[in-house]
Parts: sequence; C-alpha cells; structure tokens
Amino acid sequence: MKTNLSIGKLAKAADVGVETVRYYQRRGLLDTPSEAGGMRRYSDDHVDRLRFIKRAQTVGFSLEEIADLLSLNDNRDHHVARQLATEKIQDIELRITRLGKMADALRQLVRECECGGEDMPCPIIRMSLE
Amino acid sequence: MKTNLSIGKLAKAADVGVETVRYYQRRGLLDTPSEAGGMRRYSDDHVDRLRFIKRAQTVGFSLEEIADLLSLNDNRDHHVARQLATEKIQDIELRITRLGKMADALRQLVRECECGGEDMPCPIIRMSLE
DNA sequence: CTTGACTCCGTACTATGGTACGGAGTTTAG
DNA sequence: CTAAACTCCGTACCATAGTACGGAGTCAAG
Repeated sequence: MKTNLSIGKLAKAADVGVETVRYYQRRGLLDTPSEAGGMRRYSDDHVDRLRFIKRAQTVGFSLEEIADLLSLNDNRDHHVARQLATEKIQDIELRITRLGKMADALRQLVRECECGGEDMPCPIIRMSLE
Repeated sequence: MKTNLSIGKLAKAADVGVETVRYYQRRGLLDTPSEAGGMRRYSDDHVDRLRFIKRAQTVGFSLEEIADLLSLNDNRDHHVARQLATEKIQDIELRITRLGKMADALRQLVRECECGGEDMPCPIIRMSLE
C-alpha cells in the first residue's frame, strides 16, 4: 500500500483538483489526516475513496447520498448498514432499469436510421419508462 | 391524446413546478406554445418530455446532455443523430456497469452483515470499478 | 359579474458542487 | 542554499438547476 502522498499527488492520482479534495474534507466525505510536520500525508485508500466519489457522481448520486454510501463502508453498526444498503440497492436497480431503457431506445433509433427511415420522429421519449 | 393543459396542469401531471417548466423553456428543452388568447396550452407530449427530463436527471445526465438526447428525437438529420446516439449508448452502458458494480458491492455487504461478521470494514469502495 | 385562482414575464434569490485567489509557511530539485 | 513549487487556510467567486416574488392581466365557479 503506497502512502505518504501529498495532497497534490493525491489529487492528481484521483484526477480531481486539490481544492476539490479540501472541499470533500470540509463536507466530511474524506478524512483529514493530522499534519506530520507542516504537511498532511495521504494513502491509496484516499485515492480509492476519491475515485469512488467521482464514479458515484457520474451515475447521479449527490454528495449527500455518497456520504451515506461511504458510511455503509465505515459503519460498524451492521444492522443500520444492512437497512441502508438494501434501500440503496433498490435505488440503484431502478436507475439501471431506466438507463437500460434509454439505451434500448437509442439502439432502436440507430436501427431506424440504418434502415433509412426518414422524417419519422425517433422515439426516445415515448419509451415505456419504468 | 389529451391536450389543452394549462401550465399548472402540465406541471402537476409531470410532477414538477410551474417555474421549472418555464426554466426548461428558457433552456430550450421544451417548446413554448404560442398563446391562444392570453394563455399557452400544452399536450401529453409535453408531459412525456418533462418526465423524460426528470428520469434522465436521476441517472446523472445534466440538462445540457439531456438537450442532446432530446435533439436526437427531434433531429431530422439522421446521420448526425446516429452518431450522437452511438456515443450516448456507450456512455449509458458505462454508467450501467458502474451501477451494477455498486449494487454488487452493496449485496456483498448485506451478505456479510447477515453472516454476522463484525468489525470488518465492508468493502463498497474497493470494488474493481469500471 | 365579481372574486379567487391561475397565467405571464421579469428579476432576484437559493442550494449544490465546486474553482480561484492570496498570503504565509514548507519542501525539494538543482 | 536558494528559488520554484507546493502546502495550509480562509474567503470569495462561479456554473448549474432551480425556487420565490411581484405586478399586471385572464379565467372560471358561484
């Protein structure tokens, strides 16, 4: 496990800005290691955590929801964690379903284009959603 | 096809605020019907479009990206539409993969909780993402 | 035919998720 | 050992996606 990253190295490794790291610390999403003589030092775990946050964002979770997800990982109270996790699984499955339908609609659109069908409005919106 | 909705009825049907409808109009996501004597009238198509926007947002698309998606539907230039659609399909598939992995990790977490394993940090973050 | 709800439009404010800036101290490469 | 690059922290600013407000006009139920 590589450790001893400066905040700059951490940010680069996770492909975020230094200011973003600090912002997440302020929001409580990332812990702030104690200063070992002037500068704080970070580890691979911090990199993973940052990457997780970024990925979760791209699939539509807010920082608050992400904090929930992260708390599952951190939480020693497994009863609460299980409850929360179960809710989040439902939520994620719904999102997957929606995305799947969007992709289907787009594939349909592409097929129609290939068949050269002109002037018909392509039906992305009118898909039987949810 | 039900038509002749007032903006208030439209908003209620799509479960958004009236101001949100106007905002989407300003952003060009929804057309603004011409006033038929003082008030604008909306149809079911507008309801569908609003619902589509909302769903797309919950799975992580910005209004700008949603405008792209909607333009696919509206676009008569099928060559461009096909190109754009293909890109979006890739994008959506990536999101689905990520969500699937998150769900897997959460299911794993739930299993561990059920087995009563205590004190081990549950591995949501350290999943082989992407 | 009035009165309360609704519409129109413009402008202003809000919350979220950052990004930029600046001054003082620290570290590290040459 | 010095100069550039980096760190720390606070505060200010920014974009996105709305939400609220207010005045003037419109519509519809009693």
